[in-house]
Amino acid sequence: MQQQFLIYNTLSHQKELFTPITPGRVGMYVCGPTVYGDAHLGHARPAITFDVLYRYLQHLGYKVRYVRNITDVGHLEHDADEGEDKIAKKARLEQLEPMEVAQYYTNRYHAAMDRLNVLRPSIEPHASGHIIEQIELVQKILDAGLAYVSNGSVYFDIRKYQEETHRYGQLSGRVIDEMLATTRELDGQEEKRFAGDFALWKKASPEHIMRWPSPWSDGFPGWHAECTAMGAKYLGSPFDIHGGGMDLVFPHHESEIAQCVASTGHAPCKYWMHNNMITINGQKMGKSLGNFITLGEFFDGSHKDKDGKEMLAQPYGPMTIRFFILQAHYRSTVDFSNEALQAAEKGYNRLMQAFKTLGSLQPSKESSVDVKGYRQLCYDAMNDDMNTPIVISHLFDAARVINTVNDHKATLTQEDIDELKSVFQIFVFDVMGLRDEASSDNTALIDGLMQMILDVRATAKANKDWATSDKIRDSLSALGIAVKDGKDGATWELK
RNA sequence: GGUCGUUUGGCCGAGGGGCUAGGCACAGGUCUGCAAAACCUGCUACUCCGGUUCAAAUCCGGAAGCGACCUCCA
Repeated sequence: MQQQFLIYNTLSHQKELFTPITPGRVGMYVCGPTVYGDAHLGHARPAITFDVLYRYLQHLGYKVRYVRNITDVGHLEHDADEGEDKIAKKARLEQLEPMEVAQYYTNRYHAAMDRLNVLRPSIEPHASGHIIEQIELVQKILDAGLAYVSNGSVYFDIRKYQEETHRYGQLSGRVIDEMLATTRELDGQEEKRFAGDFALWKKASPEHIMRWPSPWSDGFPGWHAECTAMGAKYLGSPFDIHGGGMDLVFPHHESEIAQCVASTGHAPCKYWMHNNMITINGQKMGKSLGNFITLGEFFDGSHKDKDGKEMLAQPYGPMTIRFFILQAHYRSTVDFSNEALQAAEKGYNRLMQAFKTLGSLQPSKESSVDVKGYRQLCYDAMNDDMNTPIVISHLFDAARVINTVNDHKATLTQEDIDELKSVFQIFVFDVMGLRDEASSDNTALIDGLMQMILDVRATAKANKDWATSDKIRDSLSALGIAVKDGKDGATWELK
């Protein structure tokens, strides 16, 4: 089935029909984590958003190469006076090798993403492993006359670039003249010809641990170089989709465009996609603001904020987090609250339970409800710029039908039951990447045991031995198993 | 201060000129030994002020609140 997939392009400020540069193949690049701390809820947003994009493109039949970088050099600590490399600073504090710190947090990032059922990208390049490519990029920009060397550092010449291309600010809507008026005083500004110029290569100060030789100085690459260099290396130039958080639009992505145009003459990619932020009490959740809750804390419910106040009313499973994020459109902000998470948890369980019920539905000769429309409704929602909240709303509608049939108040043929199974499989599991958190390796054994226990209870109930039947139910409840009596006997589920 | 965006029911959140999204919560009902689940019903909202229109939550203008970004935070 050919789908007309519309995606919102930040560059054009409108939804555009997605057509790959090379038929049948898609190259996508997403800005990955800086590995100097544990992933928090904010990191889950782009990971899940672009995981769904990756899954959906593959579902549509594209062969996708998904590149997501690991930033392990070059980004300066915000509050570090000396402009010390983030990784290096953390390493000194903990007496570890910089690469050891990077590896440690990379491993933990992977573990958290695995739990969220985020697929690993096709290629996950490290900035530190692509210094040569970044030096080559800088050299090309110098050769084009759009950068200059100053005291061992190399800066991008914004004003010259603008004269020649008139393209600076096309992504973010930034106007150079306005930037002048709003520029703050910063260290190192005297090396620049223009305050808006950004570093392509930075000379390392003596105490700076992470450094590499270059034609200009011992130093490290500028903050935007890695994505330009690695994107082009692994996806070609231009490639299809570049994604990341909205907070990266300026200066990071604007600078990437400038670097690419300066070095190749054309834009790096066709579509720019940006996910919105997760807020907490209405404010962006971020490392620098100190108001973040790590994913690990969500999973075990152990967070305390800086005042020692407990922010989490309970632990939230990875699938609850995933469902919570998917229940909002990726370009909207989504506000964290216990109420919202709890609502997501219940909704997620309802959907999972409906799918299980679907597997035990008794088929009829005729269907009394029409379920043929759900598939296309879900496709339509996905095709409209990945509108997962709408997909979910259709799945809830289908869940109601399933439950109604289960209550013998409606009927479905085997064909229609299979159709619903297929729709759930595609959209719930394959595309949105949810999975049944309750299922385990011992499923068969537990099912057997539970069947036996429920049989005993059914016998007790038949004998009106309520003491025994209630004892069984209460004991199971204490173990976290809910017994649900229905017309056709009891079923159970993990609470 | 500048740029951009946003403001939807008790809560979360879609939609985006006429066709009451969905989830959660709450209340009533059906079923049930009781409870839970499920199903049915109710709660029917779009920040404010103008304007356009037969018709505005939806378009236009203005105001206010909130947020992101404004060069070394990704």
